[in-house]
Amino acid sequence: MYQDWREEDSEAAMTSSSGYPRDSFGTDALWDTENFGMTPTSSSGIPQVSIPVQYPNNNGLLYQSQHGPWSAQTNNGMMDKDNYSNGNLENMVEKEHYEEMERAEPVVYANDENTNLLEAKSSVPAYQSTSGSNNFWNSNSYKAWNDNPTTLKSTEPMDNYMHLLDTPLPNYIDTKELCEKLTREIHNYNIFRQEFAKKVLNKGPQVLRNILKYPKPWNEIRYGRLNYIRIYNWLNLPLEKRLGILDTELPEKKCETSETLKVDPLNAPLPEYVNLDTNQRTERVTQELNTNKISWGEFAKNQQPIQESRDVNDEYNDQPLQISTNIGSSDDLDIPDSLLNSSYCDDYQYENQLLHSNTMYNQQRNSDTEDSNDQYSNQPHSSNGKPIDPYRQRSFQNGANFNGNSERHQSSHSVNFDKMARRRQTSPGMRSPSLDDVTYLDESYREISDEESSQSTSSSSADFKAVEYYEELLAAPRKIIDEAYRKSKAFHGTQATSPSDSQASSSTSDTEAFEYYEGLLAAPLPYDTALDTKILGDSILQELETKKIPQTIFARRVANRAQGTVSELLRNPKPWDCVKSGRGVYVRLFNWYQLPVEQRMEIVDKKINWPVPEKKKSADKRRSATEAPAKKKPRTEFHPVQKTALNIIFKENPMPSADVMAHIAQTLELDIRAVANFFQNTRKRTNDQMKRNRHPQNDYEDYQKENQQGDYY
DNA sequence: TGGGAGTCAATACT
DNA sequence: AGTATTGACTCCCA
Repeated sequence: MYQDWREEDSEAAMTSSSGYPRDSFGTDALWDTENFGMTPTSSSGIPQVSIPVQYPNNNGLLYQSQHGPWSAQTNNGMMDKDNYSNGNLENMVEKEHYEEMERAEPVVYANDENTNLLEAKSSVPAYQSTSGSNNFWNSNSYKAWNDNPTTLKSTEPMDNYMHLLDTPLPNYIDTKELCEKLTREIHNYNIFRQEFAKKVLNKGPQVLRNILKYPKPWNEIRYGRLNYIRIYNWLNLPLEKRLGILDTELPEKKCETSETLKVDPLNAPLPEYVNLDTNQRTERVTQELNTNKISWGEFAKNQQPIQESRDVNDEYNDQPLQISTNIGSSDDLDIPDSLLNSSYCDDYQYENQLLHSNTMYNQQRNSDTEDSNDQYSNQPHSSNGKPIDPYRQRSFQNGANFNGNSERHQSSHSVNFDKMARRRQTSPGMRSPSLDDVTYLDESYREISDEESSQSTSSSSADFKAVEYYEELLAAPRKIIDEAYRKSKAFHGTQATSPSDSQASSSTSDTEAFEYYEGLLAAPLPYDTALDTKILGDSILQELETKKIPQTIFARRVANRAQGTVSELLRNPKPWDCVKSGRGVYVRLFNWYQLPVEQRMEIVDKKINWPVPEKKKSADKRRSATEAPAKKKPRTEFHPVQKTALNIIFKENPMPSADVMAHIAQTLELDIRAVANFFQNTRKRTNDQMKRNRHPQNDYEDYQKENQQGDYY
């Protein structure tokens, strides 16, 4: 039965037999072509589907905003608006699309001659997928597709820049700027706010939310500056430190009660990661207070951690004497540019982007289901204390073929599989431990470590060290950060060796090799890099097919996802910029794909029994070990009649109220949960489909399909 | 508290 | 036996 329930898309919609628009443009034929080559043939005049170009460094896949494909585009004159709108694609969709793009703010293109970010206005759609063979590489798709692209800007180069400065904490912080920047970072890196609030501010999520939403003018803050200082310090840390902080796993509490523990503010426990037992810390605090002219009283108040709680009152605890700024009125204030204004280092920033910027984005740190393996490495540092480009740090141990003409420096060791501190699901009702808890924490942490396992390279004390160290960074005034940073080299230096550093993968034990590969797969992407998920998916699909790699194995080992998930992911990838916390999988896929074949194959070798990558779930499972496992409702099988009815209803009203759903359920004799699930799933899948369809690439596919079916195969 | 995002995983399909 | 589909779930955020 065919139910065309989505007229909007129907001009090209092809609904599957089940009535769902699996692929509205029916592009599979095109994309799955066998000749959907691995080799870029750019010279032929025939428009063709581009294939990842085999660049020396990465197997040709998908690093945008650097060099390459875009230049071809630009040089060929294919990137300008006229060509775009008057060229091959002249249908309304395109135009509409283009206009959309135009409305969008600056898009940064890889080889835009214009080195000024701000001026790099969109003169082309983000996905240059119209014609020519080397297209499909995204420029900065993220920016282009984001609703508010202007706000998205690389900040890491600046951070490094800042880091090089021996700048004391300014006497003034433009809190608004600061918060805007943080908001961007949170967005860019998919940072889980609650985690940030907890680990950086040691506050609840509402506090952070309020700070970000209603930043108080610095001069009007009497109590609560510390929050801003911590944010400031965090933002100015080198990226790996920033991520390290967020990645640091706070000891799991034993008290699991969901009821919030009331903590006497006067006896507020310290954050887990604070160890006041060090003189050092006291010194730093003193320095900080002096530097910032913060009285001990103020400091003391602000140092009182707020218990984890969603209680909105938190913010008031936090800043008891806030001067009544009208909420949101900070706009009116004449706030001078602060040091944090990123514009002052645009050049530097841009340059760095071109050089493969230093930053990596934060992939998938939130989705708790899976990615305990998507780790961030603690990058070793060069001897001058300057952070080494994490990207450059990525090693391709066996990838001799990558080293030869690589522009990147590739260190002999690289991804440091820092087993430390994998974030665990924090439990509700968490509280901060007091000093008295230290022992207990230590124990519980050890427990965790043990369970966590086998290859753990760090001891609990190392974790505490890290935690303490990070705390110092966060609470420290700028001018001592460098010192701490330098000091940290020792700390991280000791952990910076990867198991298979010296030898290639094969001679190590399986576990070591596994860790090694896991590190490679989980390695983050350089900052500001967008993946063309469609190409990636197609390339991998083809790879699996030609190499006869079962999807199931691939899914488990490479993607660390279930087979069905990966199938869907590969077959119907979401445009990179539409992916929220799910980028990690794509990055894993990409990381795998760019490995040398031998390594690629080894990872999916059926004969090798790799340990199954750890699942974050374990934390949950452990926690709820005693509780009865929630049983899953058995799949409902909708009768075709029910399904049709639901689809029709959905078309009319995709978001029925609970009442309506109840009515529907009753009428169709379905479980209300099933009805709710249906709407939820259908909404989601419809939206996903629309996102994919919005992808200019699809327009191109469409175009190709219409105009030259099979011509170029 | 409801909705979106990301998944799992049962099971339909090839 | 491997892959695609899709109902159910979990986690987050607003």
